[in-house]
Amino acid sequence: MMKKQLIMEKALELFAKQGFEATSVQQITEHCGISKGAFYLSFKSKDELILALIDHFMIQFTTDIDYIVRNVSSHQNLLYEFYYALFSSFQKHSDFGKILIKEQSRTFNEDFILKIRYYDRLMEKTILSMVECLYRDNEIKEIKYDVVFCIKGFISMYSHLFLFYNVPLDLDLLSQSLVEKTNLIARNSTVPFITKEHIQMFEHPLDEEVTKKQILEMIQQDLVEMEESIEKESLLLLKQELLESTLPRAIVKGLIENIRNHPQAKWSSYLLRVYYKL
Amino acid sequence: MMKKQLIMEKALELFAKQGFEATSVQQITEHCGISKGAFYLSFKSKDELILALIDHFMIQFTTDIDYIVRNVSSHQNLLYEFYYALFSSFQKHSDFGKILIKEQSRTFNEDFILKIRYYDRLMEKTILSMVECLYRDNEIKEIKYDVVFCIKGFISMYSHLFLFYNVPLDLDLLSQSLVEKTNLIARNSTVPFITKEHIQMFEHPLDEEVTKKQILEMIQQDLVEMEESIEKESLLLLKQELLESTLPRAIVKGLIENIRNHPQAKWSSYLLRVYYKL
DNA sequence: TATAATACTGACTAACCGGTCATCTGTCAA
DNA sequence: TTGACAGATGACCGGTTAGTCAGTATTATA
Repeated sequence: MMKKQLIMEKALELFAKQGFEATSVQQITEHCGISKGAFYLSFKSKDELILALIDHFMIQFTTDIDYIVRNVSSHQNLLYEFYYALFSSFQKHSDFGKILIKEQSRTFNEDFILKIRYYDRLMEKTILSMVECLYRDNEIKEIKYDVVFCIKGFISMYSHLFLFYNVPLDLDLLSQSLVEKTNLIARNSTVPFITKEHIQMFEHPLDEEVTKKQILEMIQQDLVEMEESIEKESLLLLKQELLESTLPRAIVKGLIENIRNHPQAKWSSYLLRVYYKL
Repeated sequence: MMKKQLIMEKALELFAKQGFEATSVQQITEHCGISKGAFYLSFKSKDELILALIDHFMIQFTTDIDYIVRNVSSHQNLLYEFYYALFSSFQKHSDFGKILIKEQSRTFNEDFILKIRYYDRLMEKTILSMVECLYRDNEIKEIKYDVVFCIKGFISMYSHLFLFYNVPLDLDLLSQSLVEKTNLIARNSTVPFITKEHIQMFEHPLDEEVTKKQILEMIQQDLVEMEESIEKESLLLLKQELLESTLPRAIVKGLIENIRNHPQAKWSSYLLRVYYKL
């Protein structure tokens, strides 16, 4: 069992330096001073190793931050402690942080990307609940999702800074600075961009097959709410097209384009575009 | 020459879908309907292809945004137009955007990471000059670098959003929303974090000055590839001007303007504008 | 039409990959 | 001293990779 830990530590160093794919099992075992066979006594495959690494560190991150958010002494300090804890964690496990940023969005390994998405969503939820607890309901209602996004943007930008340039950073000042920025945006923004609709879209896994039935239901729902208009007519035609395919692709594309920005039909438009792969 | 473009287009699609390393030359050539040998007639190696892709698109990005910032009608609209142009560009070249985010920070290929850093710095400079032009000196002096970082954070976060979820986005609203957020931070922040010293640290490894020699080389290269046209004539005159300065500034500016949107000469145009500080 | 130049092909090479497995080694209890 | 056995080894396997090159097809030139 000691071996397992040794391998994880050494592999982490190499992955942070070279990336996951670019690091071979051979390299890892050499770096550990063990044989190739010994590696496969601890892990069934290379993929299992990376998944174990993600779990090990992300559980640490997520639970640490979640604990801070839930058990903070006063709302006064909550935001500050959140930023401070997060960046401390990043600094402590900077190798893992690097991997996380580097391999953010590999598409070819399903389990891998799913796991990262899963933890990302967890973190988003934690941030959201923090935001909801920090600000008064009526002042934050419309823009809370934007605030969450901005917080994530700050984190990503400033993490980059000390993950990739080995500069000594004053975490206290950094956290203070970000607390001020976050408060400014949360308390004074009036133009929301990210809506609940958007969030719903992200939560529907991207690769999940969109079925014809789902779309038809959604369209039916929209049609009821819509007033007579070009958009409604377009949507009706698209419904027809779903039931019995007759129109050329160009026309389908045009019809979808017609309803692209219609408030009610936005989601239908999105589903249709995924369905027709346009 | 046509082959080169075909390969670049098709490779871009595959890279965006699977990532750079996960895409083999074989796959690219099959996707193009050409043989493997033909690939190596256009590019010396797979690495050369990816470097060419980066140059091609980053030049487009950088010059487009730089033009907006320099030639906007009023300060009132500058920030809005900046965001709008940037996201439009991202949307138009979403495949390339995906690659850029995915392979952000591969460390094992030196040239690759250097190139991306170089363009990143260029963009940072453009943003900085925009920030300096937007806000009054005394109100922005201390926190301008933080503002630049926040702008970059916003861009990275919200780009992510529409690069990886095929959601219909209202770029107008998005830009408005980000303009407000940027203004809030720029006008009200009091706790700076990033100092000039930080920036110097990051800049250290990069060579800054655009030398006359560099530009001449670039122009020479462009001239070979260009067909007889007003643009080529303009470029020839500009080359002459570089060797022995005789023309008035107004004419130089006009000549540069002539080649601003020429596909081959775009980069030369940009370098010349920096060189002549126009 | 004949010849030269150029564009293109795809079988081939050498290297490397993740993963396997017959073999070996060191440490026990008997 | 023996034998059993978990732990470790590294040569080896099938597969894939980037890159090459001898030879073929196409085009331009005379």
